[in-house]
Amino acid sequence: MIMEKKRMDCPFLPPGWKKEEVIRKSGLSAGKSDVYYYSPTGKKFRSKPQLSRYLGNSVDLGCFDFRTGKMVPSKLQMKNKQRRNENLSINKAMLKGKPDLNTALPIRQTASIFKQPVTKVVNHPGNKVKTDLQRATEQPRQLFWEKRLNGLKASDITEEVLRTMELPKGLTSVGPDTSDETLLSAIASALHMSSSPITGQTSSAAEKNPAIWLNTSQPLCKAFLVTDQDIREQELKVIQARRCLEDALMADGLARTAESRRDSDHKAA
DNA sequence: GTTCTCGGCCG
DNA sequence: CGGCCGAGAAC
Repeated sequence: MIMEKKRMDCPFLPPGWKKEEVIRKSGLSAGKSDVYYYSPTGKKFRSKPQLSRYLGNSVDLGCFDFRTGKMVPSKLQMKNKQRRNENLSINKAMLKGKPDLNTALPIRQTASIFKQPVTKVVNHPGNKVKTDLQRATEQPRQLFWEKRLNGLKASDITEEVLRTMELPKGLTSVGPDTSDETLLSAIASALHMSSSPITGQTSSAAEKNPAIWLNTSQPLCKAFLVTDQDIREQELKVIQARRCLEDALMADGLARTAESRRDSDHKAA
């Protein structure tokens, strides 16, 4: 009964975080309760904004309910999700209550509010993700499995869909689904999962009857040529992206130091 | 000084 | 209403 006053582990938070609910005992607001969180270091948090400030911009607390400590997809966000996922095989699986186990891509499956960036580490000793041929090539896969990727999009922490990438001219898909979107997903996932070069379907027979002649270790894409020009353009894109990231990190760092200075001033006063 | 607790503002 | 935070009370 008096459990409420105890610091509880919170399943939706990283290990070490505690949640506490304190019932007000007296006054006009008697019976009302206040919720606090404690970081692993013991710092107390008494509101969502405070928590958000501490955790930084990398964390989306948008759908986190501070009072209950649970993830509550708000109705607005539900609508966006629903709309975006219309007609998706992934959705059918979700309706049956089964998780989508059909992709081995680095897609976060957990529902923690403390989402961390998904970083796939492949160069540690004993790594099997990229080097294990059993997994990389011999594992049976459904023909045209790439169509399952349809509709998957990169989104930022507010669930806004990021600008989709554009495919270079000269890339053409092979198989039943000829949309650029699926082609992009197929190539991206091939680059992620295969340790061998991605050439596309080199056999012209595959174009005529992919169901029979498809090279399953290659994406559903016609053979293509990568020119020096393509490579230079890509290098430029990478450099620009890195500059953007550098600027963003710098700005974030400055904002944080300013923030913490303001905090300590506040305390000192 | 720090921590606890309730009031009260504001959306 | 309820989240959030100020500020007095308590330690």
